[in-house]
Amino acid sequence: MPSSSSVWLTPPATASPGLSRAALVRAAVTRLDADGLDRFSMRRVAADLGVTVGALYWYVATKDELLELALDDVLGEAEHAPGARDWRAALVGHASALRAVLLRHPWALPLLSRLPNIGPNAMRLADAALAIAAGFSDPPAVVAALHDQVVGAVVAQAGAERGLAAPSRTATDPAERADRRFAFALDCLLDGLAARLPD
Amino acid sequence: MPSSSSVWLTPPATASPGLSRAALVRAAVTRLDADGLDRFSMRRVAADLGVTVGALYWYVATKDELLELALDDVLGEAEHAPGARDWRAALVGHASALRAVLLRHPWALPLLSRLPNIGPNAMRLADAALAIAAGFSDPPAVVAALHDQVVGAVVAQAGAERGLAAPSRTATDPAERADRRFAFALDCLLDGLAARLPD
DNA sequence: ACCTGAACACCGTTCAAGT
DNA sequence: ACCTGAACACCGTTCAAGT
Repeated sequence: MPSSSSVWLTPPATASPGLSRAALVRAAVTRLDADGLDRFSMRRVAADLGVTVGALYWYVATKDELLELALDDVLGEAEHAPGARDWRAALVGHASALRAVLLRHPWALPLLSRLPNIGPNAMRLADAALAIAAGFSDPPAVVAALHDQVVGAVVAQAGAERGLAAPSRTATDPAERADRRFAFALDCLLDGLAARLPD
Repeated sequence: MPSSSSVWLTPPATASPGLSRAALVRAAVTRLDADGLDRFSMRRVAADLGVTVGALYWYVATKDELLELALDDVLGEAEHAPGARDWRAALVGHASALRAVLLRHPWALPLLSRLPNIGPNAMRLADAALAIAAGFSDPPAVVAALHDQVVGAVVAQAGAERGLAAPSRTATDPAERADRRFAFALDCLLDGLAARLPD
């Protein structure tokens, strides 16, 4: 407890009326952002909430379920593209938003290949992308191609950051190089897609 | 012990002269293939080798180090493209070989974003791809774009297999659909790359 | 309805001690 | 040089019991 003058000036240490599923997910995301996936534990997030481990299992059946909720939660941060521009600019905006979220929450990346990822925010993102790609003959395939490019690029960037930059003889910032490469790959892919537009 | 008639008819329970780093890595890959990354533990692989957990730490400093070795080990399964064909066919062959390895060892996927992946086999694969892309103005960017497409596609396929197939109203086999989508995305990307070839 | 306390069956890692 | 045995500090999950 810090040395404040009044109780009313400091919020209670734990969420007032008790716990809630939303508060649990929020606390999990905070811990994951701070410590990463490897150090994340039910006991730690319980301690953050001023509560016993067992209490968490009232709101969540398993650790994986909590991780699934956390994953979908951060996916909600990707704002939908305004949609007023042409399909190509809209797809770039969509891909960039998703990439930004995954770069901001690196722990979400390994979860994508281990957990379902069919939460409401994931669904809304997919639907928004499908609407943009509606002009193509196979919109899901277009969205998948775009999505895969984003995920692959972020995986590579996250992995490269561990490898002590490998043999990087170039003096450029790794993040900047990753940005350039992502833009390049996206441009190539979109060119190929554009050539397949009907009409 | 099964009821065999003679010692000479059954190989010794543990690798004859003791352990070795290569044998440890081989046992780890076998366990990972059988149980997946979540259930993999040092104690389990030690039991498989007929040895105490502590013994493993003579050959490996940490669990992550063993996983790194296992990752590079399976990357060695991707045979190099023969190289006689044109660059486009060679790149497709390279991407397909990498995809096959990752589909065969799904546990390797989450490791790509959490571990360095700068082992000898990873290096050889990268060099082979760079040689194929030598005609482009920025070969590393071309290889990265291709690599990202592969990784992203496999992540999506692995994740989709957990999601109980999601709302798949199509009657097609998921694996077959994944193959088609991968071929489509790869084709689009390669078209875009071809348009950027110098000369 | 919600939370505690304590237990169960595991973990990764270390390290004296043996051979 | 290589391995055992035992310990340490953790895990996820369950569940009686309390309120």
